[in-house]
Amino acid sequence: MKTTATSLGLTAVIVAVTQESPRVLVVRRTSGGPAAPAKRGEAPEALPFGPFDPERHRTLELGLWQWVEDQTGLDLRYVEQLYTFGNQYRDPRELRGGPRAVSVAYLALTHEAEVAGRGDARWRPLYGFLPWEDWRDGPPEQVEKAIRPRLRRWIRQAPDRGTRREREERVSICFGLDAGGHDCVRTLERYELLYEAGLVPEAHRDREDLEQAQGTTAPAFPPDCKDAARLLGPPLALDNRRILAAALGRVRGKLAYRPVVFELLPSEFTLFRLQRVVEALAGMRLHKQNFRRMVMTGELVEATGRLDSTGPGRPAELYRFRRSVLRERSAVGIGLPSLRAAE
Amino acid sequence: MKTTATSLGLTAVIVAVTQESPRVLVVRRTSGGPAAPAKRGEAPEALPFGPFDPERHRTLELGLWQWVEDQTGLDLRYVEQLYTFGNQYRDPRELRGGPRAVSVAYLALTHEAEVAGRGDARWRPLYGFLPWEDWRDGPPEQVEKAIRPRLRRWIRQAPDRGTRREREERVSICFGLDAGGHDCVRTLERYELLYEAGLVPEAHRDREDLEQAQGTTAPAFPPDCKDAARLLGPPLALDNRRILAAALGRVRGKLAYRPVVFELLPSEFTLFRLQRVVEALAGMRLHKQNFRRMVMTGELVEATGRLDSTGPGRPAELYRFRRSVLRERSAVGIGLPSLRAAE
DNA sequence: TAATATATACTCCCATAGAGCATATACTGG
DNA sequence: CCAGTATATGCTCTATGGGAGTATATATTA
Repeated sequence: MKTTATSLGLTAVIVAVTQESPRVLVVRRTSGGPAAPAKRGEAPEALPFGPFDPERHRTLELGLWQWVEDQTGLDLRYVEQLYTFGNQYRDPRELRGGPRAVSVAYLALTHEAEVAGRGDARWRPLYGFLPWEDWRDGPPEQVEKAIRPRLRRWIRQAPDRGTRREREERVSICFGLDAGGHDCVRTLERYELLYEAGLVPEAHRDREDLEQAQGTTAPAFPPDCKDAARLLGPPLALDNRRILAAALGRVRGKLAYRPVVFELLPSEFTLFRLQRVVEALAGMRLHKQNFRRMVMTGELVEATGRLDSTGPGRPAELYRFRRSVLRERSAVGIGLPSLRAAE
Repeated sequence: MKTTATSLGLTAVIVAVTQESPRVLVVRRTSGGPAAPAKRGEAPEALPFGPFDPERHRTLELGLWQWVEDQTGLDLRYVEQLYTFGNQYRDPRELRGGPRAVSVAYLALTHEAEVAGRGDARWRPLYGFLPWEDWRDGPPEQVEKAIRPRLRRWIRQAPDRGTRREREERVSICFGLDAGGHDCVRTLERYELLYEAGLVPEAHRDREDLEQAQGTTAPAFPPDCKDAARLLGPPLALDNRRILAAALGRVRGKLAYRPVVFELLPSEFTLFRLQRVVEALAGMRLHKQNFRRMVMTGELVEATGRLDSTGPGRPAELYRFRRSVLRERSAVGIGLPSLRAAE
């Protein structure tokens, strides 16, 4: 139970958008080795992970770049450091004498077309792991049916008045119907709330791991939390779902002031497709005419003259990203509204 | 020259604002030990640093919190993870067989009054280390006199047309006079530009360290770059000035959408003082009436009724921060304009 | 040829931010 | 006591951009 060593790794959240649906690259976790027993059926999927090797990697980012290239054959279009995770027991092997697993997580965007992963890597719909984050068709049913009622009970069950008030605040900010509507960028806050309230299966999993290793017993979550957990998507290994939530929030935030969407699109695209990709990431619908206006007046794109005639309706013009905006203006991006029913 | 191990540490950028001037806590670097020879006069100052100890620290953030408390006696008001730095040779001891020094940097804000540091810790004016970042009295003279001309030459000396164009872009974005004016948030980009162009002393220092250890010779910077370096403030140890630049950018960015300023102020303050603190961090002047309006209509503060009669002129009313805005609205902060001559 | 689905253009309205003017209230030195 | 000055505070004007709606154009499909 005593931990002395630290291991440093790199975790990659690799995102693409295909078919108007954000995808994330996951692997069947093999790094566990003999120390990771396969209990409770199948081993959960995990984000691509690799140890950091100072001998081979001049920088952390290059390290990530290299082993992602090696393992998956993907060429990443955009890479950005996300956060460094080092919580105790984030890897349960620490409970059995393993080292503290610190991991630097990176967010990477890649081309929509490039959906080939070598080995056991495969693309999964991102909202499969965070179903409460997709508001494109209005509030997801999980929010109203499974999440809100249980969070209300979680508030009621607060041990004292202070925490109760605090819980009310957090729930209101994360899943509230207040003024300003839904803030699509607070993905991490929402995930952490669900974790603490036990609405997400890994909350139970982590607690059970801890109890088993330490022989202690923590106050149990209400039984129907476990039912709810089934509605909220399969967990990823370790704290990988937390990392994914952080990554989604980062992308969404970045959309507004950096033209990162274009890293997810082919070099030529229609405005409609651009809008669909933004909506897929933002998890919300945008007003079509205003979207076009903002893209055009912001001079983010330029027309190619060619047309795209696939699909019904009037053919759409093909555009390409104007790289030069980057030096012309400092904060360029796709402003996200606070979410209204659009179209 | 072969590195095999990795060491994980925590670096703290602790910021306060006193007398309308941002301060940062630095220490005389002692952690070098016998392996760090004191060459070139005095050892440079460094940001507070501590190794990460998984035995004592449940999370990285708690670890930082604890040893900052231990070493300096400061109680931090706000702590946020900044970035994890792990570039090769960021600690020159790696050149002599030391481990790769990876450090998780944190940004911390604390109370303006609390300027006592135990041991060898002391407060320094932040803009002493980043003098080109203070635009409160218009463009700093270093920019016009020392930086711009040398950057222009750096552009001319580009080896080929492509890098030349790229350098032009970067200089224009960082120190340009273009539309939109000066973007106060791009502090890290500016620092990295100055580093690459050799305008900052540590660029020479690092290159010399590398040459000495490896016996190689890199193409030299032009001689007057070293002169310029003297104008651009004293370096900090290692890559600490880069970390400081990143931290300043983060604070400035955060100002706009989170009410972090209040962590730097006493519980009661005048609106004028609030404005001065924001200006100090943003490094630019704000329009007074509009600032008051935005603070008032945003309901960020509430009047206490009391007056502050120190100083000349009509006494100002004292206000306090309305904590409840945090749950009422999602993105609250002080909007920063793109910099115009104000007042 | 009608129905339909998409693309594109244009208008209206309002909230907000930037900039400036004017007034109120204190302290200072004569 | 009064002029001068420095601050606080209130108000106006205007440009801009975002949100929402309406209307028209051009293709495919039945």
